[in-house]
Amino acid sequence: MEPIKNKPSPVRPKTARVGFGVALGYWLDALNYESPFSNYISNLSPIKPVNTAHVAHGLLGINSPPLVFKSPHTASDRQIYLLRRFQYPQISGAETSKIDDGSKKAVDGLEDMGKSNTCLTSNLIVDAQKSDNVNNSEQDQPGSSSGCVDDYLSDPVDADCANSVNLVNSNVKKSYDALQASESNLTDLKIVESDDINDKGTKGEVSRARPEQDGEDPKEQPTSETKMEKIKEDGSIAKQPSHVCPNFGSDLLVDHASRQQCYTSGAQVSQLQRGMSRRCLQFEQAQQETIMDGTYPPTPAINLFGSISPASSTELEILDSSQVELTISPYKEQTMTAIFSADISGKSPLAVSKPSGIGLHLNSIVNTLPTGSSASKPTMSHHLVENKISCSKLLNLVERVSLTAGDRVLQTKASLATSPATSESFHNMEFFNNLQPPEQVTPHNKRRFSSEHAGNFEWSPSSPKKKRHVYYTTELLMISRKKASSTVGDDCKRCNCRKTKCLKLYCDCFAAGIYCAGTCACQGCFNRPDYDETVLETRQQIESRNPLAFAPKIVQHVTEFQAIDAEDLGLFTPYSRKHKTGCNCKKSMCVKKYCECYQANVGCSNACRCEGCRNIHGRKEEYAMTQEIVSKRANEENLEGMAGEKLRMVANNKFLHAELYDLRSLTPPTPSFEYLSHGKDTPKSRLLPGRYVLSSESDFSMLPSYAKSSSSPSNSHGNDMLPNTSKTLDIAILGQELDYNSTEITGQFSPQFDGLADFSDQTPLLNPSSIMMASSASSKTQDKANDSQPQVYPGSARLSPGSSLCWRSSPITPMTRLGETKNQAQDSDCGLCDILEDDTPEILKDSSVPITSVKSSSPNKKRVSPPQSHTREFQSSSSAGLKSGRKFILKSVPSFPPLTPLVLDRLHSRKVHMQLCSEVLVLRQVRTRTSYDSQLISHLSLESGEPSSYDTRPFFPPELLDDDLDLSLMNHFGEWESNEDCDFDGLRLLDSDRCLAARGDR
DNA sequence: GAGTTTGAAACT
DNA sequence: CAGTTTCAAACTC
Ligand SMILES: [Zn+2]
Ligand SMILES: [Zn+2]
Ligand SMILES: [Zn+2]
Ligand SMILES: [Zn+2]
Ligand SMILES: [Zn+2]
Ligand SMILES: [Zn+2]
Repeated sequence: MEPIKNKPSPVRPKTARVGFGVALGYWLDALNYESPFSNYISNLSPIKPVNTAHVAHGLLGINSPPLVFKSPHTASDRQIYLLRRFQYPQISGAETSKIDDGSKKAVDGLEDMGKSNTCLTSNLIVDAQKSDNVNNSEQDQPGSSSGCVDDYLSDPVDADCANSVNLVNSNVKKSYDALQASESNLTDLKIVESDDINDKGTKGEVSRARPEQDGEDPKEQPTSETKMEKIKEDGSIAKQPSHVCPNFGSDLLVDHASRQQCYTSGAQVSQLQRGMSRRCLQFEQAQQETIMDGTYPPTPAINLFGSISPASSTELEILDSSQVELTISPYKEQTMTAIFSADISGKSPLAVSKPSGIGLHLNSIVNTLPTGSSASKPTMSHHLVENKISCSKLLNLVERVSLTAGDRVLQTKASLATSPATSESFHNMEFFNNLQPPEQVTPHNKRRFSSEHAGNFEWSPSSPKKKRHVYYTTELLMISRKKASSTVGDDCKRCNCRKTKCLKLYCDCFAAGIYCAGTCACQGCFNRPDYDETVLETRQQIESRNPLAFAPKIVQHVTEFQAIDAEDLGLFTPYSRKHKTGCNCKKSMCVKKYCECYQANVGCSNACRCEGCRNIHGRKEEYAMTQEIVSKRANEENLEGMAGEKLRMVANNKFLHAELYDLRSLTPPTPSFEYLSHGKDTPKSRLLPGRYVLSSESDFSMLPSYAKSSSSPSNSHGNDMLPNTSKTLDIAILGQELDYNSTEITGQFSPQFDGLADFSDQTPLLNPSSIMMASSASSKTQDKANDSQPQVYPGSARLSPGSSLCWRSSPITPMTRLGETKNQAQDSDCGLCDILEDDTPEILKDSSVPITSVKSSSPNKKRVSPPQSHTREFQSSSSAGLKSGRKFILKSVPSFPPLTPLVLDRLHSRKVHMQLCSEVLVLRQVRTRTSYDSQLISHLSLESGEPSSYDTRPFFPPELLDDDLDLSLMNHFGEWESNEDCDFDGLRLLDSDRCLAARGDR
């Protein structure tokens, strides 16, 4: 060990705690057209910083609103409800929360749902319970009225926004609780876990209550801070509690965890503004499970992640996909999270829906992005958090959240860290050395589903104790088909680090921005909530070196002109996702998971330096061709919609490139399809965890401001990304990669969400960020509860803030790809397909639209709902088929925090960009699929900066601005991932050959 | 489960 | 930035 060191004590106890909750966001896809919104729920974030000073810090200090990306999830309506309820309550909240009511409600809803629902419900219930407990101890969550739910439902978005993160968090918690409860019902174990999580999550107080986790030491769990302190004192860290396996634990769990942990810093901060983003990556699964898709296409899966919400005023985020997933089981109904689905997908039919199958790994990981920013500039920095949810197998999702705000706490530290020296110091091994990790335990935690019966779907994992259970259940349900879930257990696991203490990027958990959970088999792990400080510091150091280190690796890339035209935007749809930095495979021919491209289910691109590429998702050579085609089409198709104009505007401004992160991975509705298709899960690919989520570029852009000051690294990434032609957009995809099982996201993000907005109607969409947040929040809780869910680091959140902003922006949903459409039919998998089918272009347009709208309108929080009309128009114009339902909602992101001065300047210069940035547009598309009942919703959110918001956010560094504009778009495809391949292929190839081929391969 | 292979991350 | 080492996952058996 050599830890890094220098840094002072690694271990600090976390202070925090914060309780933030995490916000949960979800997207619901709507299965039904009808409820578009429902789908999405944002998450919650907790935030409330209640307690701690931290919060204050965070808030104050950082302003930047973090963006969080969240992955939208799709959830069934019911699920959504539940979630909302939960959230709302909190929101309304007060703090106290009576979760009970909410929980009950939730529960009820769940029951309604049906088996699948049951699972979810159970989970929810559980959560509620926990919450109760928590409440006692924690109160962060306000528990506001339970009743809230209804309200929430009604206006999710608004409320969310208004309320601010905190509310969200509370909601989340509730939901979380509920989930747990539900789990309990379903599975005994789960409950326990969840409890643990909650405990943990909730600030330390709670933790006690919680049972111990399997592996972990209960002792340690105690509140973070205290623990941390103790540890430090002891000198030995040894105690670190293990975390539980995060498994994917349900998202909810995750959220909780996140919240809790969130970190503290995050929480606190988060509330302020963090944004989180999440992603889910499906990678592999999709492929495998394609079959699944067929079966259930409709399902639910929808996921969506989407999200990102920028949060405008509040950012929030949302939830994790995971949660969503859980909830959902039923297909049609909206599933909460796509992510889960993914996991599940593999197995159960239900799963199918979700994406779980999708190849996603549900694990969502949260990453913070941050780029350097976070540390140094809290404000600016964004972190993305990724959550990995899938438990085992299921899917991996990665989520990242970018938090902006959160970091304040971090900042503080950051200051330390920030200083170059510090960072360096970090490097020092000393630091590491100093850290003495406790032993972790845990490995076994993995859950298995041993049995799961199906009864309802359910499976309970054999060992339910862990948090994940919940997750499992859901998954199980979903997955049931899949093999037994037994495998799942595996998923649960996340890392097996022996020498890095889980503080280097070698660790998937760390890389994904999530805390290790019980499922991890790591040794000497410091990547736990208890050591949050250490984690954050380390992150900062790493970011200082490479701002993009935690940025999503998978991004969508849009060519310039595509971008330019609004339509193009839509067009870009065809966005091709690609690995930001490309792979460097020499021997695997990109046909094995050794290849990150392959693992992420993306084809190789011009960025790849692979030799003998045979990537089934698209060979490197193909990539170029595809792009050309796409571009052509785009041009042809360009519509002039508002979006187009806006885009143009942007372009003019210099919007050369933007990277968008896909939310899909997280959970886009469409994606759900993918999930289905992929069905399998892929559990885990290695992760590409968080990184993937965001495209670095965007991140950069975002970050830069933060980081920028500190360093310019961001630029680089931008460069990398963009390089292509002059202008490209890359979108980070949230969902991608991480498969982690359910990881929990650390709370880091916590932050806030902005509103969750629903996509549907009024609400805008969730911001991914919000989602992320939620997820993160959940994650924390999870941790506490169990490990299952990944917790996001609070700090990370911080980091991201700046970047996060970017992320938030986009959710695009569906990107359509030309090819995809074709394939889609075939592939149920591809979420996109749906959209694509009809008209990809249109979709694109839509997406574009939102953007435009964004600009125009609302700067901050406000959502711009306007879109509808526009969107509608587009839709109509665009696609006949798909469009049916799409709605676009724009949301503006609030700028929570003040932006850094720099930012502002920049902003001014590029109002356009800024606007875009600041505002988040959300598009939802609701569609009916031909085959599927489900609706797809696509969100597109852009963050724009309004002035105010700008302030908060980081934006692009001037430099970047000039040349490039980064937009982060989140797609909520959630499930895409698995399908993605196909989709992408299709898009790229136009030919669809790939898709076919891919399928065949699979 | 042990051992090998692999390519990213870390380090020089 | 290139070259080397380290690392943990992916893969193989
Ligand atoms: Zn690890
Ligand atoms: Zn781990
Ligand atoms: Zn670990
Ligand atoms: Zn490769
Ligand atoms: Zn590649
Ligand atoms: Zn390749």
